[in-house]
Amino acid sequence: MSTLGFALLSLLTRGPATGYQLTRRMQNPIGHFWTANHSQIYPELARLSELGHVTATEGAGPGPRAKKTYSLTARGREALADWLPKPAAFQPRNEVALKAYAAACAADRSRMAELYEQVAADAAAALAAFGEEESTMVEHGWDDISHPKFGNYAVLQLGIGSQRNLHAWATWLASQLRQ
Amino acid sequence: MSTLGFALLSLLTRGPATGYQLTRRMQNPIGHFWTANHSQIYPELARLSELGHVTATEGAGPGPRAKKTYSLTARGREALADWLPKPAAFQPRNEVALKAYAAACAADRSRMAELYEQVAADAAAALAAFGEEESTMVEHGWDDISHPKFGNYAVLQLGIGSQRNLHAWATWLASQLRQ
DNA sequence: ATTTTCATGTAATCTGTTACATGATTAC
DNA sequence: GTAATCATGTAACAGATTACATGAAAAT
Repeated sequence: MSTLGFALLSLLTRGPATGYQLTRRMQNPIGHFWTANHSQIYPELARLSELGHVTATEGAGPGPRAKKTYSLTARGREALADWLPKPAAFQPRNEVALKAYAAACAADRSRMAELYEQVAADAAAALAAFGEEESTMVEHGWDDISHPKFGNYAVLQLGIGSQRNLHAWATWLASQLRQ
Repeated sequence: MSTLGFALLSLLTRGPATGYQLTRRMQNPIGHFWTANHSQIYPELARLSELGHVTATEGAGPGPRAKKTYSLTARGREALADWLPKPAAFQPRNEVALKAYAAACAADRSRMAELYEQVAADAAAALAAFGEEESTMVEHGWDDISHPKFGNYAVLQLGIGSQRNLHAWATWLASQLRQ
């Protein structure tokens, strides 16, 4: 079982969905911390189905193929419960940080400053969007641990913190590069 | 050219090195944001060499094969300078965040709390180590933008911010899960 | 009329991890 | 003597991206 498999099981705790819907559902809010394309999701759902972690109910689709709605099975829930408390692997891939390593010895420092000013601007935009999402979530009571969508709120909180940190750092780095 | 190729060019701005040394050099500080094994690094160095971005000087090695010391060429420096200011791709892979999405609906919340308490403890340990590294860097003047190792300092700063954010978030999440 | 959304799949390619394979020197 | 460090490679596998392929319904 790959991490993607568990990601899909996690998404299915929010209710049954088609592969297409899971592709959308993954974008917000966990898309800030995990992504997958439909080309990766469809074969993985087939594997989960073979393992008995999900079941599919077929119906008429809009295109040439049948539409399959997947649901979590008891076995799937068990597999997820087993995986969740295990220590998580950390696989860092952050190009923005990587570029900072060589930024100061770059030929054109002012262009590097522009890059980090853009990073800061993007972070500010993300924070504005997150702030609105947060308000909506609080209104709906998702900030309560007993609400089934508390996880969405928790992930958003990490996103807010990460973007705030990124904003401060990129602003600092850009100002250093402007000197 | 893959991101790894540019990562290796970035590492070589600190001076010539063997594949083995690059494997070590990558661990600190950029290992917090980008990693690669030697099995990935050796073939990539061969590719960079074919492209003329690096040159290798061979010498007697400790094992059965010759030891190759790689240096950045003018073309390599150009390729790096070209890549650096371009907007960076963001490929998120964060299992800790992913697990939070399903944490609240997990069967055993107190085990999930333990997971995030451990995350917080690890972050605290990382922060302690980073603090010492930061002091050493400041003593050596790496916090000055004109120092060739300013990039190491900049990456460490992002690391400190990230761990601080992770610590605060994991502590909060654990306390929520304990309720 | 054209684009977007819904909906599912496969193929080719690229990237990354784990395991296999060798062997000298240095530290404990 | 045993383990760690230095040093370089390949092979097999797993994971992820991009491109190819089809087609209805709804929105612009």
